[in-house]
Amino acid sequence: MADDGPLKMADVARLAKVSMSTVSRALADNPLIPEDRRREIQRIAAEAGYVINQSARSLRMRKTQTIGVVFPLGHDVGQLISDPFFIEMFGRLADEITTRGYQVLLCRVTDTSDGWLNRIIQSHRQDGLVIVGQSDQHEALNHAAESYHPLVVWGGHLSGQVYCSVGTDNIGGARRAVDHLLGLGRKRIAFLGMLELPEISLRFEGYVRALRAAGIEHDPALVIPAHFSFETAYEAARELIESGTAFDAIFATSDIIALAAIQALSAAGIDVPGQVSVVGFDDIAIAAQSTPPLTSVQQDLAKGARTIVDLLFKRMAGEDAPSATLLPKLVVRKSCGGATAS
Amino acid sequence: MADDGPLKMADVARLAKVSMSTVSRALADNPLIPEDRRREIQRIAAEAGYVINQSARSLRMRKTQTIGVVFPLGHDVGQLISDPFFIEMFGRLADEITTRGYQVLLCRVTDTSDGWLNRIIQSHRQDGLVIVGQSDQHEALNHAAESYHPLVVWGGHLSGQVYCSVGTDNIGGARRAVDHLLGLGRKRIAFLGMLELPEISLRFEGYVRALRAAGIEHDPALVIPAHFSFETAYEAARELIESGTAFDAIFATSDIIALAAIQALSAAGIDVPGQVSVVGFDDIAIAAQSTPPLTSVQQDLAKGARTIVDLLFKRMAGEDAPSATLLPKLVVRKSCGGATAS
DNA sequence: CTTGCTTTTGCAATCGATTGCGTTAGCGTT
DNA sequence: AACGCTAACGCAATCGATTGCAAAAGCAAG
Repeated sequence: MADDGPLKMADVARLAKVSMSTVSRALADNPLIPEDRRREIQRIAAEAGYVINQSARSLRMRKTQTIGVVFPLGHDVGQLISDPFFIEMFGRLADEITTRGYQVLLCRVTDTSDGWLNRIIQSHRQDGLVIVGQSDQHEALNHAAESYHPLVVWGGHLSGQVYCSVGTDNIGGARRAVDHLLGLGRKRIAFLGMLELPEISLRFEGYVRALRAAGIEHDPALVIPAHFSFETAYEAARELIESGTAFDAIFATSDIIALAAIQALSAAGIDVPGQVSVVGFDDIAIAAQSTPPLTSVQQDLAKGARTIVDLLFKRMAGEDAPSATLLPKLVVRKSCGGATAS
Repeated sequence: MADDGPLKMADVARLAKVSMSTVSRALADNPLIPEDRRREIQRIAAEAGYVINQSARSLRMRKTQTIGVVFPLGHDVGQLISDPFFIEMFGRLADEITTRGYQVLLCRVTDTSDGWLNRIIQSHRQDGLVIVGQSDQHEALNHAAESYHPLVVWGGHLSGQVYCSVGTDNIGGARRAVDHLLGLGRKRIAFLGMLELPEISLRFEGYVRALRAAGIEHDPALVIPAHFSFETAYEAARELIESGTAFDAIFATSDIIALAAIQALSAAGIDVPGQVSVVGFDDIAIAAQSTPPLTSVQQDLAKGARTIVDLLFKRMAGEDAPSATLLPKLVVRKSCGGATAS
């Protein structure tokens, strides 16, 4: 059984009475070594409990068998755990990556000072990078993508974008949600979200287009800045209610915001969906469980993660992979008063 | 601005007209180099966009500034994302670890064949290891802990345990839950969970003790094996119901199982909490949102994660840190019919 | 027994940093 | 001017693997 004191390849070489070169090749299943000897050496190494030192291997090979997953938190500093959406995305990505035999390195970026992305890239800790959410770092991403290829971003597709991105059709998703509300006869639809974030501003675009198609010009008083955390969203909703501005529906740009809004509404004695319809975005797990169950624009994260990782591996192999857009689906539940599915 | 072509330390040395040794020391803030020169060199390096190659650094220093977080999935193979509890724990751990300036490496172990833990340890990819859940690997953990110190396990504290663990007082938590049910007048309390897992078997112990203290001997027909996934738990609950065995309460060993049971009960037209009281374990986020809101044994994951990482860093520093137990709290909600808090 | 191939094997350079130890520079004393 | 001492700095070895290249071994044919 495994001795203590970490063995090195040289030790295995001694045990097997061959040179290190031979051990290295045997463990790598290099056909230069005849098959029976290869297996013999592998057996000896395994029995001795030998494991290749990855630091040394990475240095020499210039690769790490690791994918970095980055959450830029330029806006909402604080914790990773805050957003169930991110969490689920991370889980899916981890599945896809480990399935391909790579490790997952979590990079939480809190300091988005100049060059943060370059600092990650040049650290050579990973062979490829997935960035979850553009945050407000569109420029930095564009810059990095020029010289660093194995990089895929989850987020909206923006004009003049160099980097490869995968994301939901935000405009279409928002449009579908707002169209649904309009179809229910709602006319004063509030928009809750942070316009500074690219994905959200695309959703705003869809919101405006849907209204315009219905002959309604959007009312700036109904556009409310709301962060992703439950508490701040609750506050934003409360202020909207207390402002006295009339509204009969809310299009929230995330489910957390929608849930907070519902809570604020019922705290104010306003019935959902009786008086106000609410639609969220993401369709996270809780959405179906809340009271009333939340209508939401569903993003297919399993497919999204698979696509991201597929594209990333293509890029790592030197191929040039284009951005991709996923089609969102409106999942209708009780929170907006409608009955059947989309 | 940053040139392309990854610079090496030698390049920076040339730029600064000093030796590599000096650059290395300057970047490490070594007081051997006078402060003004140190800052000068740091400035030059930053302006050139130089970043230390971590592979090389790790090899030489024999440390990686990385903590590995491992999820042994010996039992329920499949995906990481399945269990909200694991997910939340991971988020908390990641927070604690990154706050201390370390990276987080996710190790999903699917192949628990002989020596899996040794393979991770000897790969030298990380400076310390957090294992989330003992799964059925108690022996392997004990064995590894003998020679590898920077290792902390989330899970139950078992007899004859060598490794350092942090976990809830499972016996006490279960006891409190079952006591509560007994206090409500329930007598036929079913137990849902996988006894093969150490933590669960401890909860079973608490269940038995609570019953015994009330003068009840536990009925094996009420002890139902149930996995962690919603589907299998639902199936298990359904079978219990259809078996015709009489019961008036369920103690589920996880919230997912509890939620599945509630759903199975209401599908069978059984009222919760009218006819059957249900208590879960973990108090995950959804617990408060479900209908009816779920009574559950709360584990303080934030504190748990902090404790784990504290102990791990102590052990990494060579100190000997003992195992720790957290006190669980029963959060009473509508699913068991009780009204006020514990 | 050579010669000419192919198959195996090993030497030694390499990846890019860190650091022990020895050397040089700088300064104050006598 | 010589000496002693400390502060700065650089040489070269080192971490533990991989791999190009050349040498050795094996084998068949002449």
